[in-house]
Amino acid sequence: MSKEDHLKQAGLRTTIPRLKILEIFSNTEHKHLSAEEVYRALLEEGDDIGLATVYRVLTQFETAGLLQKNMFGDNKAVFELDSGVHHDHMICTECGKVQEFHNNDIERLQIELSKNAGFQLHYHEMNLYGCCEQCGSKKSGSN
Amino acid sequence: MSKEDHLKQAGLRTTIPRLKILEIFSNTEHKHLSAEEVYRALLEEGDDIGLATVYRVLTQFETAGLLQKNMFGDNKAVFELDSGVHHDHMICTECGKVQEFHNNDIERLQIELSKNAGFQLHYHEMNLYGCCEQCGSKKSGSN
DNA sequence: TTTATTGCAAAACCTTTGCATGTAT
DNA sequence: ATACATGCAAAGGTTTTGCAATAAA
Repeated sequence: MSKEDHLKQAGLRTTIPRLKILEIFSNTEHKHLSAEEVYRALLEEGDDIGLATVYRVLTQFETAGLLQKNMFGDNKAVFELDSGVHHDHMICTECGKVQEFHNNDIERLQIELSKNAGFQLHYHEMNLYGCCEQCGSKKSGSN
Repeated sequence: MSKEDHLKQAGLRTTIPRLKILEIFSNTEHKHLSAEEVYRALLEEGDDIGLATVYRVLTQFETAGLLQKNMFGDNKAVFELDSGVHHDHMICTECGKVQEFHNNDIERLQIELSKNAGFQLHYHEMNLYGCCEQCGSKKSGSN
């Protein structure tokens, strides 16, 4: 589906800011971007789009299911393209890198635990914080 | 250990605000409190303690290991007494109730997955969002 | 032409900080 | 007496909102 179709389907008009923002998420090597980062990426491309618009578009995209919002404890939201496939995150506290992972056994246990607690599970977030492979080897190398 | 001893051990002087805040966490039925909620609880008891002090004390207590800080996606931190025993949370998105849980199989899988990814796991947060037993039965009852 | 979208500035919200005053040791 | 804590008000960072101007349908 084209970016335009994505927007139409979400009931959103095709506008420059929306197309550009969608493009940024499609092209960036960092899949997880904060509003500020999206804003700066737009500026770097010479696009004159207000920060308020970025926030509005990100929220609309999240509502439309185009983006997924995550809080990684740094008090600011980061967004990523919503692939439709659920996954969780490993966040490197040294370099900020985010890796995705998925594990069926954990998911199954979460459902089971919820059921046992009389809890209707709608969704979850699981964030593992630590040191990624690159940062880990850097540190042990320098010791 | 007495509350005073807790403070002394943390290198913190024994002051009214600190004792009162510790007391609130010990006595409340809601274990998970935001700064604002602590502040209001103090006001209700007639204690005239500034919000800035509440924030400072909460941060100091967290650093000292007396309190544990959690972000439940609502963009504001909630604190609970740090029992020293790790647990995760189920959060009711209807009434806000927070239940704690712990599962060794999940913890083990998290460690295993991290190892396989070359990731040095330091800590994690796992939050299950949904509908607690009470709210769930209320809803099905009214349909 | 009608309705949605944008930009800007202002405000909202949670949290932190500077500084003078007050308090524990 | 000294070093630490507090209160207040101001400022910080992220996010939202009011409103007039603009652009998509």
